[in-house]
Amino acid sequence: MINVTFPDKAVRQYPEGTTAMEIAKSISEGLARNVLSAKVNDEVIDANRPVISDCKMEFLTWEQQDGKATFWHSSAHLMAEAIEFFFPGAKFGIGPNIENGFYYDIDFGDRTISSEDFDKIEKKMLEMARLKSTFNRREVSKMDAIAYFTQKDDSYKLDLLNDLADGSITFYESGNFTDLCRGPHLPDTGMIKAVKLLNIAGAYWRGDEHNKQLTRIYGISFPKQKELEEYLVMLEEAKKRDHRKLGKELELFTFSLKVGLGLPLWLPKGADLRGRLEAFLKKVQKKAGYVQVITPHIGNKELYVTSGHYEKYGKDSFQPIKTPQEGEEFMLKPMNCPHHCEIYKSKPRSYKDLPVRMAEFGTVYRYEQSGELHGLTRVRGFTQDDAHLFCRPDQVKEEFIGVIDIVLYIFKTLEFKDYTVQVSLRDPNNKEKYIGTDENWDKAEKEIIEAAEEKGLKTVVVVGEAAFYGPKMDFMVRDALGRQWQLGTIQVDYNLPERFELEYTGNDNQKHRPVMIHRAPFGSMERFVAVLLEHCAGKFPLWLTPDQVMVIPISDKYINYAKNVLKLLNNYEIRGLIDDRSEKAGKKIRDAELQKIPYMLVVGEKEEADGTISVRKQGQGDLGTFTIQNFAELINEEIKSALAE
RNA sequence: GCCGAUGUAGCUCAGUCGGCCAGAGCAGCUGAUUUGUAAUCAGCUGGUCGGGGGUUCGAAUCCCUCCAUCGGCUCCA
Repeated sequence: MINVTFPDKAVRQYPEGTTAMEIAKSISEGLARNVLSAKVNDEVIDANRPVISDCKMEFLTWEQQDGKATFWHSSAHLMAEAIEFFFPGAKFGIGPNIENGFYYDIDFGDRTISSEDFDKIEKKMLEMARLKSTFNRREVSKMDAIAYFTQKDDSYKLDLLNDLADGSITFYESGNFTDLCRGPHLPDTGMIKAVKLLNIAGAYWRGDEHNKQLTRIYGISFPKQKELEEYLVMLEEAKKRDHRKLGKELELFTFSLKVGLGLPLWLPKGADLRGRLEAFLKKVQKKAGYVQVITPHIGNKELYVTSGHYEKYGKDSFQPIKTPQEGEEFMLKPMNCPHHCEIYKSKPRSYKDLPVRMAEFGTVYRYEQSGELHGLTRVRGFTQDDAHLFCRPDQVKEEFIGVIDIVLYIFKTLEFKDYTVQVSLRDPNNKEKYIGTDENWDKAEKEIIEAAEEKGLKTVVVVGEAAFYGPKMDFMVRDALGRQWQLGTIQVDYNLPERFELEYTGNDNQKHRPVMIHRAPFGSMERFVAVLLEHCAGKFPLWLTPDQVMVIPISDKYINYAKNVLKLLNNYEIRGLIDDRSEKAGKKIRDAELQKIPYMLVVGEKEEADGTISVRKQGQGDLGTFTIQNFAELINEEIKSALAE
């Protein structure tokens, strides 16, 4: 007999070799019907795999992300089987579950597949699912595995087998499909009741652009048809939040082919919004001891040769600008840091001067690949809310923490609650990708990790994601469709000070090298506005929104009173517009609602007589009658609490 | 850059197994209306159907090519 411990600490005894499914059944039939897989001693396994020793056991259902993972992974197998049915001879790469659904990378050879094929594949999948095929796990020797896929002529599976050790290889077979797979899988395919193939894309084998590009098919599946329908509705809703759509509707920004790809044009309302964000950050930074600087949009090529950026990115950048002077070349600046280094060098620095915190809303230009451009989140010209902190080595951690505080304050003020903090370290096996000494790298990495610990941040450490000159900490936020974007970034850099030979005089009267911290709490104004727009679905916080109020005169007769109202509100620092069109109030309200203007102030005969306004809040409706002063106080209170530290 | 899909008026879209002058709603303009909490009415303007090339008696519709957009991949100082 073996002892099985459940999450509630209860322990039960079962004969050795009992499966998780049998155990679930012994507890309740209802539970057994919902079990997708089981977590045994922290390893997720098939529900119908025997358990042979004492263990902890947790049943995984649709409620757990691990349960969903099993469900979707099995769905990927089901899809592969259906595709093999329609496209015999297709070669299969990998087919994992992902956060929302699954995909399979497939080499269709000379054949092409398009989304028009989705319907029949989905139908076939459901047809096969109804057969309730079990997933049969079997351990195979490497030799047998190689023999199987050689006979099947699937070079991708053979490639994968290359990296696997004999003795650790398992096959899963369900229906007519056998796959090299570590599992785990569902008890049977019958649990998959609803399937939708979502899109098709190219994906390089093993993520390497030198390899062949396979066809990746994304899909999602559910245990109930209703859940699929809900998911599709949710996707539609998310699309409505897309910053590209909202940006157009709210007249914030636009693009023009004549101006150039990926070069955003900020419209008046967008410029207003951005200006307010910049003013907000400037104020925060001033309080934190930053100084503002301004540098030009171009710099001599030599500047970037010195910084190392030219060697690393020169080929893929906007190419140097020539001048009438033979041999003289300038570059559109891809980074602000080299300019700032030169400002640092403009006078001798003492240890007493440090840290110098040099900030600039610096516009930079990078030639992103055309396929990468994406609304405001990925552009070729953008403005970083950049700053470089030049400090003594003993100040690094403290400065780093100071920056974290600014980022967290911004996130709190704008109600970004769902973000991840990623610490990016260098890949120790690929050191030639980076510049700088081992010693400095180790030190910088250690300090970032310590700073994160001191601030109690939950971080994800990713090896190999560091910038070429130093490790970094990034604050990542998701957009409406769940894609992750990097916003805030903090990077420790021991290398540029070397390259630019930056110095300060220590209290020992000797020259020392400062450390640089690059940081941008928004990341870039463009990306931040994009993510903010999606985050608040276009309903910006009152302090930030371009127009806080729309004064709505009931008829032309009250336009003068409306003007008066707005003028009085302006005195209270409240900004807005008057809708003086000869439209009915209902129409003006509808338009203001669609423009997501926070407050609509309806004025007619009653209000003019009493010197009041009727206040309607966007998305909520009529709040009743206010005096101008009362309303101004309401607004200013709302703003004050939003900006509280 | 790569794979796939898409491209019709400022916006959202209809029209496409080739065939009368390419349509609608919204927006815009003109006029009427003077309006009380999510769309007042009428008239008008607006499109080399993404660009170029080809097939055809005839192309928004079929083919080729380029460009752009969308979804991914790769990349992201």
